[in-house]
Order: sequence, then structure tokens, then C-alpha cells
Amino acid sequence: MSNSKLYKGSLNTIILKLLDEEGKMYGYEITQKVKALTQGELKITEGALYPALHKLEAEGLLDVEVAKVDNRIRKYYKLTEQGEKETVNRLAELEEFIRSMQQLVNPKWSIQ
Amino acid sequence: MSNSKLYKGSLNTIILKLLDEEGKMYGYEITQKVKALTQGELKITEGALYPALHKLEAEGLLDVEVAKVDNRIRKYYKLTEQGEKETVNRLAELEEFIRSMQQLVNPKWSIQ
DNA sequence: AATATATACATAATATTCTTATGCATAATA
DNA sequence: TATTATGCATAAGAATATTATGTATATATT
Repeated sequence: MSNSKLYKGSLNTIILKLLDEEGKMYGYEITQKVKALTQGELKITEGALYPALHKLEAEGLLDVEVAKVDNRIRKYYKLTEQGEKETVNRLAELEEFIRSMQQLVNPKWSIQ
Repeated sequence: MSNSKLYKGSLNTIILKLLDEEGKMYGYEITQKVKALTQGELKITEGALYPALHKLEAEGLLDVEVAKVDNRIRKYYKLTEQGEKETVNRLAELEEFIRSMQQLVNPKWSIQ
């Protein structure tokens, strides 16, 4: 993703969570959804997205289904059963990351 | 850092913020501080830390001062003026990242 | 009619940032 | 005496991104 507003490693979590919510999505749709949800703050680049989708598929976390719409190819991805489990893990990791960062960058209001 | 609980790119922000709070720190001290603040959740590896410190220094964000304590060398780092400005930027970026991630992974409770 | 933009996929070269492994050296502890 | 803690460092490799480029169709603009 560009704008360097993102930390490396977060793209996979974003993909998994969006698929978890939407059921199935194709690549271009993911880039637009992310742009919309973040008010243009985050832009997923294709050079990052497509290799990431291919890798998640190779790992067995995603299934792909090809469709032709308006004479154009779309590759719809959806979570496998394993992908759903992994989504839970990734989201827990993200929460843990955010908690850790809050403890580090703002110890005053993060101590209970 | 290890445990793969961190997203790449966050280490620099952590270093800058800790130096901002502590005034000056040496490398080993940073690793221990992070471990303590996160209850052992995050572990900064030396292979990541020292190159990062050297790079921040090369970029003019840190100044270094060598000291000998108990017959052992310590390299104390502190923020330069530029480093202090950059710290503000990095923290703002981190907040923006967290806000974006919340919008993406949990749109229900992040919409105002 | 020609051109630009949007849609939709993909890969290759390069950069960045990390992990893992290794090395050196002194001090404290078991 | 051997291990752990303290304290620095670098090198090889992995992972993940950016940037640039390529192909192709549909729609909007000039």
C-alpha cells in the first residue's frame, strides 16, 4: 500500500477481515473498499495486493472463483475454513499490537 | 523485533518516542524498557535495533555520546532538534494508522 | 474520432525492515 | 567453572512493501 501510512504486515489482516465481512471480493474491489473506508487515507497498491492474494491462496486461507462481468475478468476470493480461523488470530494480533504500541508511546494513560 | 507481534516500521517510532520521554538511552536499555513496558509481549532484537539506531543517527535524528560504565561501553542516544520534530510526525502517523485500521477491521464501532 | 480515465488482472526490479545467526568482550551469578 | 546478564556489532536471508511496467476492455471527455 502507498502513502507509507501503513506498517508492513497489516495488508494480510486487512484482506482477511474484509473478506470475512463481505463474504467474497475481487482485487480491484478491495482497493476501492479500503480507499472508501479510510476516506482516501490508505491506498492499496496492486503490486502489493495481487501477490498477497496469491500467497494467501497458496497457503490455503483463500479460495478463488473466476467470473466474467461486462467482458472483463474478475477473480473473487473468499475465506476457506482455515482462513476464517486465521482471521481470528490476525485480528487478535492486531489488537495486541495496538495495545503494545499504546503502552509504549503513551504509558501515562495506558497504565491501569 | 521478534515474536512477530509487531508490524514492520514501528520500531523507529518506538525508539523516537522512548528517547523523547527518557531524554537519553542506550541500546540495551531500550530493549529492556520495551520488554518491561509491554510485560514481555514485545522483544526488540539487537539485529533490528542497532542498525535502526545507526540509521536514525545518519539521518540526523539522533545524537550519540559514548560512555564507559563498569568497564563496559554504552552508547547513549538522544533526539536532535530535527529528531524531536520527526517524533511528532511519527506519532501522528501511528495514530492515523491505528484509526485507519479500526475503520477497516471494525467499521461498526468506528463510524461516528 | 481520438484521448483519457476507470476497471481488472499481472509481474519484475528494487527498497525497507525485519529475523536469525554469529562474533567480541566484561561482569555477575550459580 | 560455566552460565547468564550486560553491551556493542554485522552478515545472510526472509518478508513485505514501492515503483514501474505490461495487457486488455469499457466508459467518459475533448
